[in-house]
Amino acid sequence: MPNSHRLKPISECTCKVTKGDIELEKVTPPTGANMVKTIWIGDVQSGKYDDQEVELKGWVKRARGNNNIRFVVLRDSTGTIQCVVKKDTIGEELFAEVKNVLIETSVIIHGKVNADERADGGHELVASSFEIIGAVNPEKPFPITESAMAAADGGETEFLLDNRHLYLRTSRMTTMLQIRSSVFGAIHSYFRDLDFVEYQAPNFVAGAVEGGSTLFEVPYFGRTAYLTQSWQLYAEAAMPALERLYTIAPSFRAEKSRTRRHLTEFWHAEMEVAWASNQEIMTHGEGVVRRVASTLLDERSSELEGLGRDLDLVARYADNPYPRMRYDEAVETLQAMNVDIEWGQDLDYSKEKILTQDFDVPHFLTHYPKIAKPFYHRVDPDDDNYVLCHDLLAPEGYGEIIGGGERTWSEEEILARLKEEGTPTEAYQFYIDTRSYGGVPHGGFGLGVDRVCAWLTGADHIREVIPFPRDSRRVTP
RNA sequence: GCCGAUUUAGCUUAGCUGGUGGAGCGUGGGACUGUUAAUCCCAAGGUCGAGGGUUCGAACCCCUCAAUCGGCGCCA
Repeated sequence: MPNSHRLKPISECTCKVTKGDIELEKVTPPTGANMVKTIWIGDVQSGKYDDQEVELKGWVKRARGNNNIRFVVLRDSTGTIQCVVKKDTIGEELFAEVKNVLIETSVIIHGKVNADERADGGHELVASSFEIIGAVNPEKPFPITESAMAAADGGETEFLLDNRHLYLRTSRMTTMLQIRSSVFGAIHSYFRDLDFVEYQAPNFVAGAVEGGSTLFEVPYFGRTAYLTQSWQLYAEAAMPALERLYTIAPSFRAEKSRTRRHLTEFWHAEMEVAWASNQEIMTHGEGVVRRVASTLLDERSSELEGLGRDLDLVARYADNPYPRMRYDEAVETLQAMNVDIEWGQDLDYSKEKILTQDFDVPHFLTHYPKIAKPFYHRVDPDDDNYVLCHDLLAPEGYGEIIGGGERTWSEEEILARLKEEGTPTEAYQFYIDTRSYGGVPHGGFGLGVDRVCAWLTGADHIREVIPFPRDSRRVTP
C-alpha cells in the first residue's frame, strides 16, 4: 500500500543558526558513516526515480525465488518494494547470502528502479549490490509469521501482545501509528488555531477526580500519592490566568474493566475555557472531533483504506453537525423502546449502544440528573435536579468519547455540593481555594484520544491503536 | 467485584462416544530462470498449562490451582 506521506530529505529539514543578520553555522547532514538515508520506498513507488540508480535502506519483509533469481520485498516506513536479485549480476557469493536472508534483516540495496507491472506497487529495484547491516539470529527467527497475523485477523492475539515490540513493524500496526499521529496533530492544531494555550498538569496527585476506587496508588517518600485521572482540576486553577487552555496527556484509571473500550493508561485530550457555557463547550467538542475526521481524510485516506475503513463514513463524521439531546429525552426514547431504565440512572454502555443505533453521526447527551454526576458539575440554575454537562457518544457502538460540561464555580456552591456528596475536602483544598478569588463561569471536556482512534479506524479493540496497551492484566512489554 | 470461556510444536490449529497426537506457517536441507502469503520434495521440532484423582488405559472424564481471553458495572 503506497503511503500518502513522504519523508523529507535531511537537507530540507536543516535549519540555519543565525544571530542578527549573521549566519553563524549551517547545519549539514552528517557524512562519513554512509548511513544518511536520502531515498524512500514510497517515493520510488510514486515513479519519482524511474530508470535511476538509487540506494534503498530498509528491512526484509519477505523473500522468495529460485537458484538464479530472488525477489526480496524491502520495507521502510513509507512502503514496500520488490527488489530483484539475479545471480548473473550480483555474483555467486552475494547471491548465496541473499538466498539465506531472514525476515527483518536490515539491508542496503543499490540498483536501478524499473517500472514493471509484475511488481506489487508497479515498481521494482533491479539490485546491483546487497549489503546486510543487521542480521537476524537464525536460532530465533522473527516470530511474527503469516499464520499469526492471519489468526489475529486484524486484531490481536495474546502472542502478538506479548511480542508487541516486534508487532509494531507490521504494516497494520505501522498504519495505526501513522493515523494516530495525525489524530494527535489534528487535536493540537484545532486548539492552537483558536489560541488555546497548551498547559501541563502534574501526574502525581493527592486526590481523585472521579470516585476514589479507580486511583493508582504510588509510594511517595513515605506518603501515598496517586497517578492522575484527569488534568481538569489543575487546569481549572490556571483557567483565570490563561482563559483558554488544553492538553493531550496520559490519564490513569485503576478500573478492572475488560472491554474493547478501556485502558488503564489512556491519552486524554482535555480543554478548559473561561466564561463558557455548556453549549459553547459542546461546540468545541464537535469542532475538534470533526477536525480530526477531516484531517484523517486529508492526510491518511490511503492508510484508512488499507485498514478497510469506509471513507464515506469518516467523511460523514467530518461534514455533518452532531445532534444534541437531553438526558430526559434519551430516557423517554429508551422507555418507549421498552428498555428497562428509570430516571436518575446513569446511562450504561448497553443503553448508550441502543441510543446510538438511531444516529449515523456522533451525538451529545446533555443535562444529566445531579445524582448521577460528581460535585464539580455545575447545577442547572433553571432546574436543580440537573447538571449542565454533556457526553458525546460515537456511533457504530464505540460509546462515549467525550465527557464535559460547566463547572461548579462559586465557593458557596462547591462546598454545598461536596457536603451533599460526603466527599472529604482535604485533597481538594487548592481547588476550593481558587473559587475564593474571582470565580467565573467556565467549563471544559475530556476526550478519549485512543477511543477516537479506535472509532475512526474501525478497530475492533482500543488496544489496536496504541503501541503498548496497558490494561488490568498487562503491563508488559 | 461479578458472569462466561480458553490453554495441544516457535506461531495458528485438528484431534469423534477415553484406545500409540495430525496439519499449515516459520526454521534446516534439496529442486526450480520472473516470483506475488511463490511452488514442489525431505527433515528436525510435543513431558497436550501445572498438580492430583477415576480407569487396564486420559489431550479427552472429575477436583484444585495458574495464566489468558471475552463481557458486565464504572468511565474517556
